[in-house]
Amino acid sequence: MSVSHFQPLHQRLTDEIRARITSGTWPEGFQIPSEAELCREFEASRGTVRQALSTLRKEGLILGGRGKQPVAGRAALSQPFTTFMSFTEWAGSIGRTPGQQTREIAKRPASPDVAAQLGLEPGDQVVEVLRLRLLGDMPAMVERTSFVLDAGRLLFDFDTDSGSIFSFLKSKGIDLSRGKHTIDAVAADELDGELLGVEPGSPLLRERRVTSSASGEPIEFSDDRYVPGLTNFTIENTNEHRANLVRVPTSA
Amino acid sequence: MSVSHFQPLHQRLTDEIRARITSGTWPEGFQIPSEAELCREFEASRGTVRQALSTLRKEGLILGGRGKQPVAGRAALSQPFTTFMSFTEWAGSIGRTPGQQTREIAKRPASPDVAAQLGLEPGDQVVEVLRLRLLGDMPAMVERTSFVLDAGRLLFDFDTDSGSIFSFLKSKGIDLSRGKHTIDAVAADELDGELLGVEPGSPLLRERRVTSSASGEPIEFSDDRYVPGLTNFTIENTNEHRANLVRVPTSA
DNA sequence: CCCGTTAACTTGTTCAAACAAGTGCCGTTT
DNA sequence: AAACGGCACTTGTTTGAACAAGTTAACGGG
Repeated sequence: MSVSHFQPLHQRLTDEIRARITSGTWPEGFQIPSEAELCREFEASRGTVRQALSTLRKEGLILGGRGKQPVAGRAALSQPFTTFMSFTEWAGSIGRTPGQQTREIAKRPASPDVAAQLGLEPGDQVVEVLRLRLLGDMPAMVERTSFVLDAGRLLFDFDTDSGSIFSFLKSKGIDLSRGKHTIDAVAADELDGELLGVEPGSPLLRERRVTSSASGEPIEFSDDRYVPGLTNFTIENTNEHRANLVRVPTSA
Repeated sequence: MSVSHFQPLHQRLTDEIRARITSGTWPEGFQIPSEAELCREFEASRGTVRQALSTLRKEGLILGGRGKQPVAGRAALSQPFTTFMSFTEWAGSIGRTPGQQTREIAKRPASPDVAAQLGLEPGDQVVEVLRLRLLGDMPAMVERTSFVLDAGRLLFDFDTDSGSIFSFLKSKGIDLSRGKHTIDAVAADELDGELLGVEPGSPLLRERRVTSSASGEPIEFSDDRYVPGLTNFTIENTNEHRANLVRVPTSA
């Protein structure tokens, strides 16, 4: 274990133990050394070791209980914030070449739906972008995105065919910190059909996303429609670690 | 704060502070009392208070940092394990009357797909149930569920029109502890169309679920197809608290 | 051989002290 | 008026002690 002077010891222990579990050095079900042994190995006090173990217990990586030595668990599936929020970054992470074709970028009055999602009045000006997103040469998703004016106006100086709007806005200091995602299914409309090469009426997996600043001001609303055969969303839950995904009733 | 002798103090503090935040007594953005003040109020040592605060920080309910008093955050959306896993319980939780009409319950050889999901050989016997699920009188979902034989055979002594299979199996001691959920969109087939009252080919929101024991043995595989206008799935993520939902590429 | 008891070991809880790093406010100086 | 410095307060880290609750293995007796 290399010596680092920039991280507190409890964090370094957490990282090291997590690495041993996720790398398979301590595979799921493996009996982990006792606290006393970890204190000796890492030359740390028991309080510090327990702090690291507590963090890892909350992640599900450590199982066990009073009187029994800890056992390695399994990490929950997850993706980094930016990987989940940015199609470009996600495509890169799966070894695919992301592509985009901008069909339109416009400043216009917000529709009632868009206004509601962005906390604006209907008719307030927004910037809207319509893009086809590709994996390699394959059409994967149609993206209709609306931005509040302060952020959206920056896009007129950006080549929206060059890559990630998310990354560009972050690089311009726009605070994109929180996302709320709603997943459902819709029928492809004429435009979807044309862009994705599917029959109008056929099923698309839709993700609607509101991206906000850390303090909760909405900045972006996007309606992304995926070709279902290319993509799905996966989550795990357990008795001990509930999923943060909720099934939400909507009006019929 | 009532005195309870059955919970450790740090847990009681965690629960009390969480309740104050989620109830709105300490609304989002509210400056929470300092650790010293909390120690005085709860008559606890600083270590105990910090343990509670650490748990709540990991839940996103407490924000702030060194030198600054803590500030109330927001709880991530979540549902209890059983509410998410059981349509019956979920319907109840939203104040709707759950209903079910069993169309078939059969013991039969597993198809290759079902076998793969349940860790069986194709042709191994499974018990399969086909049900229409309703909210009130409204068709909401078609559920095709396959069980390994040990669990599934119990269902021949259960009235599958009376309610939750999940609850029944748990009451019989079947260990249903872990779920893995995959969400995508499919076109309604003839049977879906007939049961749900939609056109074949129209979009349905599909959730496929593998339910396993705590040690990971698959017990149930279900293919649930929701009428999209009635239901969606919602999740939130932030820079600090990533979503456990992952966007997964599938073969074209 | 089986069962009960005990001891050694384990994790879980609570408290306290000491030090470090950071914030914010107030007073003084420019 | 603005900037700087100092101080009181804040949170973050680490150590250690003491006690409680639980597990497991070994030993002795029936």
